[in-house]
Amino acid sequence: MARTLEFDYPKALEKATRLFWKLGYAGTSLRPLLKAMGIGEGSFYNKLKSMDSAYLECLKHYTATVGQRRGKALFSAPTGRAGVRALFNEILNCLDNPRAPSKVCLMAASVTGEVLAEPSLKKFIQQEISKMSEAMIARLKADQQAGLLPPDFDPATVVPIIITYIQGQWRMALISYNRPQFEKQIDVFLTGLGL
Amino acid sequence: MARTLEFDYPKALEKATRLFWKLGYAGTSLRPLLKAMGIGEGSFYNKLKSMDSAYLECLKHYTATVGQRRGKALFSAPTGRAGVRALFNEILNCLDNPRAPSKVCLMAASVTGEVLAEPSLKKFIQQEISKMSEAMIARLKADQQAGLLPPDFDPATVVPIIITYIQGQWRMALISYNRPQFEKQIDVFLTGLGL
DNA sequence: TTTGTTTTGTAGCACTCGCGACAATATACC
DNA sequence: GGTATATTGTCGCGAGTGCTACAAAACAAA
Repeated sequence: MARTLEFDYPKALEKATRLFWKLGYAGTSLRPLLKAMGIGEGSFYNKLKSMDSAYLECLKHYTATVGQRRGKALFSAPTGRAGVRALFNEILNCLDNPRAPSKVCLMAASVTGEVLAEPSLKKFIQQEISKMSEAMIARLKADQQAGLLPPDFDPATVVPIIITYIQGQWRMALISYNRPQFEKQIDVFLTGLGL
Repeated sequence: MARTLEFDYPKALEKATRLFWKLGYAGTSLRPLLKAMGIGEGSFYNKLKSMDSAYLECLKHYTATVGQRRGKALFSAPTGRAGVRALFNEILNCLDNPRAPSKVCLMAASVTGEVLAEPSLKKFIQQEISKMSEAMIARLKADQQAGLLPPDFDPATVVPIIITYIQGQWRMALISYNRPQFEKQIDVFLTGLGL
């Protein structure tokens, strides 16, 4: 049919993701992005139609890797209770990882007016948060059915609180981060919620 | 000595603040900012040395108005418990205010890699959060001394949790906001913490 | 009125922005 | 090998970026 792709697309996408992660949506401009990906304008606009769609692809790549790992932490634990705590532990590991392009989760960093102004990006982010939320609710409801959580425990209310707290955590870590302090606060927070 | 200022500086700063609030730190460029303030480059660089320092002045103006109002809510309530809940109510009022340039608090919106990269801005934001934090801790400790809170209640741990949750709330509101839901979650959250 | 100081508008600098046009190039199918 | 199709690098567009130089203008003190 035609000519084959000359560059390694997955590797280039990985590079792009890390640059977006480091510099942010508005802070990343085309030229440095191309340099990081190791390609030219021609190749870029051929495969990825625009900067916005490139960012979307990077978000997808991110959730398929980092996000998936967090989901595993939530589900591989013996109980939902333990799963939630494992999820927080996974987040703290990210915050401690010196090789990460930025302290903030790329998805959490995307919860901004600028990013959410783009409909396609907003839709994806909403979907991802819903997915995460529903997974957690399901896990906790199962615990409740098994008698591991009291009948008056309301996963549909508690889970959004947890998600909200996590969003705040990513931001607070930018200002000052200290693992033991965070661990203490997480413990008090979750215990207060009955987890 | 010399020529007097021709434009209304406080009014221009207010206009600038509202534009930064609406478009964000990185999203606000010089030309539209000048237009909003109703002045030219000459006047701008005469009074405000740079974009960064202009943003800092706007942050100061913001905390001196909106921030002050939230502090009042915290302190004018009969107890610290009630003060915290009044503070959350003030936040919800902001989220409901259709005249606000943006849903997100300008200070919360500034907790970003780009903004925090500027040392002067980072310092100011850290100071403001510390101020807020310490005020809340003092208020709750007073409650505790008065026997309104149990002896094992630890304000120094609980307050950062609240601040973290508030940060998350501003972000979550960007994705989807519904006051009754938020109120329910705040209640469960605070009750869990013993407030 | 003169003098010295500060504010103001204008013009433009050197640079970057995202994006598209286009020809050269390389590949798969016939 | 020929041909159709897709990929690639180069060049540059038009608009915008923050910022500064500079002269004209306005004011306070002498």
